[in-house]
Order: sequence, then structure tokens, then C-alpha cells
Amino acid sequence: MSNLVKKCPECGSINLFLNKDKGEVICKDCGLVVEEKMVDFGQEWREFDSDSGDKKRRTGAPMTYTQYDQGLGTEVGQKADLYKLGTKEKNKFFRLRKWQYRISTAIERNLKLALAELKRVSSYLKLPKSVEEEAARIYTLAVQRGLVRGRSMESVVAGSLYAACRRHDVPRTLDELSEASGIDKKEVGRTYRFVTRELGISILPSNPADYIARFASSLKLSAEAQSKAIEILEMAQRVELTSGRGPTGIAAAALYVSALIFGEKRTQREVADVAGVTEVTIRNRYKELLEKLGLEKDIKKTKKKKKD
DNA sequence: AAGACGAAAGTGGTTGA
DNA sequence: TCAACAACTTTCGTCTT
Repeated sequence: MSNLVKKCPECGSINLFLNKDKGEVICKDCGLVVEEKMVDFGQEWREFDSDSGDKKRRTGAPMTYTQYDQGLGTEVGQKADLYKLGTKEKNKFFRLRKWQYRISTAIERNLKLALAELKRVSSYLKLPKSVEEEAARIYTLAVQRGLVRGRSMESVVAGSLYAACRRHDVPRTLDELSEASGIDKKEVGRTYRFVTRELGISILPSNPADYIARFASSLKLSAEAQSKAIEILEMAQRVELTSGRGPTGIAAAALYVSALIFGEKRTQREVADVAGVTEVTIRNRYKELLEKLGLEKDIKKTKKKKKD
């Protein structure tokens, strides 16, 4: 992995921080998201590592849901494999072996197609492997329960991916999922809700803070402004400004305010675009933030400073 | 002229009878 | 199943820089 170390294009620092779950590489000095939505951390790192050969290549879990037969194929039931696995994995293997016999060929074909589509969308969004795996798991469950019937395969794939993103705190907006999958936004939302409900997947509302890093980076805001935005967010949460509102709108407003405070002015339009909300929403949130948190003085301060 | 602000009407989703 | 409701959007006119 050491070959991954790069310099920050913004400040030249090599003090980079890798957040595997979110698939982001962040510069610790200036806060720039050097590389976001990184692709795989598992088997696909050959580009970085070609000379060190085969032994490092296979580092993934012994089983993967992203292959339609869980990567087992004819190997199911070979006892040699089972020795290496814990009880949990063993149980999985036994269950899988059952499927192997029970599953109809129709479902297999469906899965094969769907997982190809899932990989396509996932790589388009540059989602980390862990999310892709989770999505594949969800989709597999959905197929088993017959939840795909009456819905397009693609929309269920999109819904599964969206759910997986939420569970891994690596939020992508419905818009992004919709664009990547070519499925209507409403449809993605609908199947997402349907699938999560039917499978009993707990859905905690996504945290606005999870969006900050990505938005701030697109807006090229400084690290200070970014952490100030998170601060504002925490304050807002304490006074109950956040419940019931769309997380992206809140994140956007927090960024807008902190940009003003640090004299790194961005227009409402710019912020609205990267956050995927309208200016009006930003204005409303922004107004609330100023009222309840008394941030006017901070903004005025920086205005005066500019005059000097 | 561009951006910020606010009002009014419309949309889609949630909720509770 | 339907109506009320809140959040968000769209549109448009006015004010500020």
C-alpha cells in the first residue's frame, strides 16, 4: 500500500490520510480530498503494485457476494477449504451449499446479470469495495425473497447500492445513484425503501457531516472552513435544527456559512449545485442557522477585516 | 449585471384517521 | 384509502452589491 503515497497537489504535503470506508484520501494539512471515491482496495491494485507479484494479489475475503455464485462454483463442499474457516464462515458455507442445490437456474441467471450491472454502477460511482459487497449481499437477499418480481432488476440494484452506501456512512445522493444507474430518482427511492423494509434493514438517517468532506472538496474550501462547518453542524444538532430536514441541505448551509466566516465566499448557486439542492433551501437553512446560533457577528468580523 | 432574498404555488412523501 | 401536513422545489419579482 505504500506505493499509494502521493503528494497533495494543493500544498505539497505528503501527510495524507486514507479513509478506507469512505474511499477518500484526505490531506491532513490542507484538508483537500486528494482522491475521492477510490476504486477497490482489494484485489484490483495491480496498477500500483505490478512488480511485487501474485502473492499479494489475493487479499480479499475467501468468499465474495459480487460473483453470482458467491465465488464458490464447483468448490462448494470441498472439505479442505472448511478447515481454514471459523464457525461463522462454516455455517455460511453450509447454507451456500444448500442453495447450490435448491436455487433455480432462473435465479442464478438473474443474479449473474444483476451483479454485473451492480459492478458497473458501483465503479461508475467509484464506490469502495466494501459497499459493493454489501450491496451485492442485499440484492442477493432481495432475490431470494422474491422482491424483484414486478420491479426492474436495475432499479433493485440501484436501491441495494443506495442502501449499502447509507449503511457504510458513505452517502451518495439519490440523484447520483439515479444518474449512474439510469433509473428514475423516485424509482430508486421507492425500491430502496421497499427493499430495506422487507429485509428489515435498519436505516438510520444519514448524518449531514458525512457529506461535508465531499462537498467542501468540490468547492475547494480550506480545511479550517471545513472543520468549522462540522462545528456548526454539531451546534445545529444540539438545538434540534437538523431533525426532519434533508441532510444535504443542512450540510450545504453549514458550508455556506463557514465559507462566509472564513472569507472564502461561494455563491449560494455554487453550494447548491454541489449539494444537489436549490438556493432556496440553502437560504432557509442559512437563515435558521444565523438566528439560532448567533453567527452574525462572526461574519461581520470577517467583513470588517476585509476592509482593513 | 449578478447575486441574495422572499413570496407563492406546486410536488412527492409521510402520517394518522 | 384518503386527507392533512411538512419539507423541498420552481418560478418570479424585488432589493443589494
